[in-house]
Amino acid sequence: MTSTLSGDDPLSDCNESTASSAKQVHGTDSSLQLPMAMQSSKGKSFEHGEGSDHIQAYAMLDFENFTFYVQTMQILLGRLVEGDTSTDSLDIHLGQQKAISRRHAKIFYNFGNQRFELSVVGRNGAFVDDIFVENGVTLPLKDKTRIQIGETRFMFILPTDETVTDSNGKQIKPINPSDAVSLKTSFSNNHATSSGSSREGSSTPQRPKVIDSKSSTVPKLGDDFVNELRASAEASVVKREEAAAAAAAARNGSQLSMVDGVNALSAAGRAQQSLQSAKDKLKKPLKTVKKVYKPEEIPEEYRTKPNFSYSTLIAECLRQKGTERGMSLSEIYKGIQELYPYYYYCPDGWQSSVRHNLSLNKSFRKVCKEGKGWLWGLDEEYFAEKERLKRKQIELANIKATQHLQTLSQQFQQHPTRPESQSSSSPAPESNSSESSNSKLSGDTKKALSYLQQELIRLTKDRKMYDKETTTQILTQALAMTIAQVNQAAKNAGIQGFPLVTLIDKNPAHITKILSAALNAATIQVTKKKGLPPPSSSPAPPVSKPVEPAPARSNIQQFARPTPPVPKPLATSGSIKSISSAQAGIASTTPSPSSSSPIPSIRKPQYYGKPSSVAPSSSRSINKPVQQKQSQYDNESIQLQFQKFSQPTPPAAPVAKPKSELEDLDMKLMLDGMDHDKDTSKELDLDKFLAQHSGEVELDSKKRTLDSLDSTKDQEPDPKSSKIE
DNA sequence: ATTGAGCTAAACAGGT
DNA sequence: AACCTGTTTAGCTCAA
Repeated sequence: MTSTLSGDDPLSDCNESTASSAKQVHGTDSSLQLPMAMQSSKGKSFEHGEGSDHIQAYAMLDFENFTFYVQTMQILLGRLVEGDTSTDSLDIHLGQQKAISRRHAKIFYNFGNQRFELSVVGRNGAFVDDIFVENGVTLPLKDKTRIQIGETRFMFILPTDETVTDSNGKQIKPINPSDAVSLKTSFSNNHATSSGSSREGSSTPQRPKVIDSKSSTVPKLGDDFVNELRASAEASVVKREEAAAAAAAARNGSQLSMVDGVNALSAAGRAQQSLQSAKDKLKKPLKTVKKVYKPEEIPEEYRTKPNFSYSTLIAECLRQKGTERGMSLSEIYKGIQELYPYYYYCPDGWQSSVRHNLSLNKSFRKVCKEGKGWLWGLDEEYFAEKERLKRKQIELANIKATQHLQTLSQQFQQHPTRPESQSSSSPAPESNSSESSNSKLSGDTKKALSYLQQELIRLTKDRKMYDKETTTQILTQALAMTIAQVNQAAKNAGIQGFPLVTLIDKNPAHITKILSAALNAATIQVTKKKGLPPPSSSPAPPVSKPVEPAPARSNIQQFARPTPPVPKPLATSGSIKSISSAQAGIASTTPSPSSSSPIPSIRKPQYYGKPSSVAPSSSRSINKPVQQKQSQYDNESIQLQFQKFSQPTPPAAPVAKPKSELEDLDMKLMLDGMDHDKDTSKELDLDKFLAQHSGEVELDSKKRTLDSLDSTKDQEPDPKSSKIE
């Protein structure tokens, strides 16, 4: 353990080894002398680039008489037994002592923990820093960890400097295992130089580090490879290593025979194949490889893709970060990442969309040329016009939805007791009795329903937008629930007539509360049913202040204005490293798919086009709200809802029936929804109100409605709120 | 079924 | 040569 990387060693000419083949290292054995093959093969396969004079290594094992450069993600240590093919894959032959198992220990890089680990598999265990470790134990390796297996002692060393000079004066390049891709690539790349892959070398492997997309540029092997590597580092790396080494071996032709015989790289055919495969891979264009974040590495609030179109993102960026002179493309990238940290953590690809958008969208104009690119600016007028049109479209859709709802409601009101067996799709049958009663009802009912619908639209206005179908469902259900609730309460109180009309007349504020609660419940129900993300933790605006923006909006706004972004994201290409280590882990295993999973997982951080990718493979429109086609909430079901909720209740129905006794799940849910709104549940004493029948109108609900409509009608002045699409 | 918007990916050219 | 930037095209999904 006396020799160090730069120490003098009489065997300096042959004191280098790599993971390419098993090396005998035991200092006390007669096998101490390193085989010629090893000397000859020294660095052959691992000097990258013609004329390169240094070796790349992740870490080093400092044996007493030589240094072993760890250049693969996994090395196997044990006792080499002649004729035992299971020991062929040994990287380091620790000696002939029987105390050493044929496969005794494994040193590997754990991508999950971002550290090297030692796994003891030998029966007799090992000593790590003089502490006995029994077999089956895996433990982390730190810099200068002392390991003893049998009589063989060595030290695990992590490189600390950009380059280390060994005893030969050779430069040894430390490599971060997270850059394994680059290393693997260089193995199989005839033309690759070490500079590309070791640019990141200043970080030690155990220091969690974010790979700067700029500085970590490496030749691309394809996402599948990256992911494979990260998903199962050991297995795949070993495989690739083999292929790469085989390629190198094949390349070296005559030198093949010089490779240590214990190495498993002998099959010429396999080597040829690997070479071909390596060559094939080289044909792919070079591409930046960015660190892949696992969901748990991403702050929760940045896991979901902001619900803005790219044009909105860019426009917002230009507004907030832009100057008179405009913004360069890279500044726009950076700005978006700062404003919407999701884009700091998500895989690359969005930049392409940004460029595409800048080019195509007429809202963005080139201000002036700078360097090789343009400075981009925002044509506010054009953009505002586009936004206005979009909003109009959405409003139109909502209006249509409510009109649809109105139609259904009217249908129901005309035929409230239609048997279930009758299909709603068929024309509404003529009512066979009490036509006068129906027509009498319809006047008041129409007004009541119309009022309810208006209120619903008002309450919905500030909420998260869903597609037309979902909105219709929510509104329908909320309406049904409201009617049911009022009817139920009225029945419980023994009130005759049409309580809805009475209530609206006497206390519209209460109606608003009920509607709001019902809207909460319905939203939860429908979104849950459809597998859509819930609007937010508290979907409804406070009923007492109906004009306030809905929480859903503030939820969205967190993306518009992270205050401040928790990790100061990407100030410069190099500043990524400023991310706390807790957040800057390296992606190793395949993150769980999240595109279809509920919030707060990453919605759809895609790995473009590669099915085996780390990220969920789901499709497109990731900037849109999650909207899915689900079962139709058709006329029939709507009418059934109305029927269900409006069925005359038995006269003897218990007054103030406890919620828990309610059998109707929907109603339960609605009441639960009410409970979500503490104000509502506290203040809502409908039964009492109806029983007293004399509640005074405290608030002019209609006036409030108008006020709120005025104040929310066109919120153009506030760019943030106008963003919600 | 059609259409348009938006997203994603890729090819390509030109510049640094 | 490698990378960045900008343009264009194509294919896809989704909603209207």
